[in-house]
Amino acid sequence: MKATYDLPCNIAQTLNIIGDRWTLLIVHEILTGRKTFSEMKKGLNGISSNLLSDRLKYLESSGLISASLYSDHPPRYEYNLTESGQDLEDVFNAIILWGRANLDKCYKKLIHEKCRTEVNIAYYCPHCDENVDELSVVEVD
Amino acid sequence: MKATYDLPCNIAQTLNIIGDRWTLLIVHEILTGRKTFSEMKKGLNGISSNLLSDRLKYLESSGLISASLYSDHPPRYEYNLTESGQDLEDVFNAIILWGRANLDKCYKKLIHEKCRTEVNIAYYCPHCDENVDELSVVEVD
DNA sequence: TATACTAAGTTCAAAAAATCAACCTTGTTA
DNA sequence: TAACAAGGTTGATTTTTTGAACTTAGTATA
Repeated sequence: MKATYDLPCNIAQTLNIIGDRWTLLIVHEILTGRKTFSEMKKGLNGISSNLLSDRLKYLESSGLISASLYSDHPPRYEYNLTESGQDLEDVFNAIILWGRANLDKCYKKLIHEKCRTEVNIAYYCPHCDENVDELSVVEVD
Repeated sequence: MKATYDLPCNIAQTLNIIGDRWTLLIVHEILTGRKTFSEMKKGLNGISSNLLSDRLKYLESSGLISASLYSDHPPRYEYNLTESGQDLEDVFNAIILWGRANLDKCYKKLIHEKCRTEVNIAYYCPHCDENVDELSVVEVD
């Protein structure tokens, strides 16, 4: 049986879905447009076929990606993100920004397309209609 | 030797530091104030002592946490986040928000302290002095 | 004084997960 | 007809993680 975290915490529960080795990188491949098995295998230097195959099945069963047949015979699938898969984009961006500030060797940065300036993460409060700083993590319900 | 991702990508390189099982949750424990070995062991239901011990050493060697002796005899350490450890807060918040929107069982939400409203992640462009939507991830240098 | 208990680990065997290499099936191209 | 590619599967090996017992140093309790 798959080892999962048994903790009442969003982070632990989320990592139960995307925390296994390679999983987040696979989602990221799809996000960046590499959607077939062999494109992903090429993009993810070092992953083995069986693991990629297992992870794709698990991600599909978890509802983060969907597989659609683009050729019947032989069967060929294209993998796409569902809405919850796409929602991971903020997580990816947060990691890219962390890497930009903290990695020795940094490869990517996140810019505003129009003016080419690097952006920061902010927290927008819809009620106050502004970015805010004083945040709390609180229990839901 | 520790298995690492060999990919020219911030996300892969960041996961080489925080992507191992339990690692991110350990950092999160410290962020939420559980700073000693036994507090963390209690907070992280199911972790074994040796793994917690290994991970703390690795996080210290990676510069995300620092250990300070708060009792000489017997030696007792308190673990604290360094600046790069604290920088992970945006990653945690992004995951908490993803969980809020996508987990079946969600435990936590992120609110603006003053008005108690849930916040969203935004991207602030310092040049344009506003939140922006059209973002690109581009190579650095 | 002996006994139990806590913090903060270490050690080692067993179980689980990931890697590696080979193989398979269906179809296409030279 | 032979070679090649996509998209996997199978099984052995290696690496990681778990689990349980043990250690060391000090505190509190009877």
